[in-house]
Amino acid sequence: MLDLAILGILHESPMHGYELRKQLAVKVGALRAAFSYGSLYPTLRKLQAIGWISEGDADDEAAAPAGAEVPPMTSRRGRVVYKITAEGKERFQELLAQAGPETFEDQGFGVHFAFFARTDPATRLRILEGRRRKVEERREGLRDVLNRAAERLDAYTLELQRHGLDAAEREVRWLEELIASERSGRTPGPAPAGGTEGMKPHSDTPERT
Amino acid sequence: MLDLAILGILHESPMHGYELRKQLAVKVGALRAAFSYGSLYPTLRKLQAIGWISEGDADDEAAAPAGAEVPPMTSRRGRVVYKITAEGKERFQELLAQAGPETFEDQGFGVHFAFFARTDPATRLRILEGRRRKVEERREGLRDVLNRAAERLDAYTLELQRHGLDAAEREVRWLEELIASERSGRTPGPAPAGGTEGMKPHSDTPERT
DNA sequence: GTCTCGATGTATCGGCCCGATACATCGGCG
DNA sequence: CGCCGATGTATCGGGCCGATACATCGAGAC
Repeated sequence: MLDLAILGILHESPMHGYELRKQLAVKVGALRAAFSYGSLYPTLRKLQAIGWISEGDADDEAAAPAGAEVPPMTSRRGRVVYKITAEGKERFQELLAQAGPETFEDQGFGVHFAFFARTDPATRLRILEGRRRKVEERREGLRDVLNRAAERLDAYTLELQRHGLDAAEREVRWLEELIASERSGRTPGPAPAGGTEGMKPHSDTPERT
Repeated sequence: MLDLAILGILHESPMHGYELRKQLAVKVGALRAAFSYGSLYPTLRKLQAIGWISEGDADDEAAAPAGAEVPPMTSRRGRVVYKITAEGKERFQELLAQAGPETFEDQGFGVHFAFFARTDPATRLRILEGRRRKVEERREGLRDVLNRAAERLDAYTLELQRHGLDAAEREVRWLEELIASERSGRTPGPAPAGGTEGMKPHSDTPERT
């Protein structure tokens, strides 16, 4: 999962770890907590080892004229800038397209959804429907508890079930809207107030070199 | 976290692992997925090793007259029934009362809340307010992104932020209601339709031996 | 009668990810 | 000039998950 997220962020522009984590936080922060450094740095090494990302050659390095580098200080451990490789871009597309069971879990869904702008429409639909199924099952489970075992639970536990059920119902409705949107070829968003132009989605940004 | 959950479930009645997991699923299943066996069994061993729970002496064992045991079969690995010890009960109360930072995280909050019926009112209030603070911070973060960086995000990411923001706002409102309930000494539940009597919470069930 | 199948039941292993911690640099402010 | 908070890289222990293996049991198929 973190692999996918890192590739997705680096796909937009090269970056060092610290900045990467901040971008990650705004990208996927809505559905899961930001990944910690304890996962981030090891994963960066792993991705580098298998050649999906590479070190250096960021544009601020390139901008500096040779010979006039920043002062090395005493054993400077300098920022390490990572960029995605050509192979990394291929793998990213593959990972985006394949939707395993973990894709429908909270975490996995959040990450996949965050990169929907780069996902092909058929896959988007598959993921949304898989997620919906998952949440529906959860919802049914909660309904069963509330209907069949309510008398054996204390008031606080019941209240928790109710809140969970409400959240599940809302998410299903949200997913329904998104699915309807997808099917009609629209871009998601609030119903356009007056204009009919479909809020340009950052124009996809395929390359920015 | 799992320690607390196990102690809480076993506090109600002795049980073997399989049943324990199912109870766990209905108790805390509203806010987090059920704990897997990969965590459950090692944790049961750990708790047994430190003496907070013990093996055997379930009531169905006690009910069988000596000498007439169930046929041992070929090397039967039989169900192992766990029960909470006196020390375990003490530790359970301690764990319930102390509210560290992880208590306000999704997982921790869910587990603590599930046992609110056994938690003293002051602690309940502390936990609810801590959780509210946490969710408020999350909500503010999402609002900032939507206000300040919206133009740099694609439509799908924006939609994700909106959904997350909505969920956060709802949870804060939910918590507000619970806090108000606590302060007025009421038990949680839906606003009483016509009557004012406050839906008895299963009468607290302090002991059931 | 027996055979298969799904539910019950216990258990481990590899791996992902988190929280805490350590350490170093940098800019600004008193 | 010194302190402090933000930036920045990195590791370590531990919690939890998903997959897997294995064994028993009741019930329905044939």
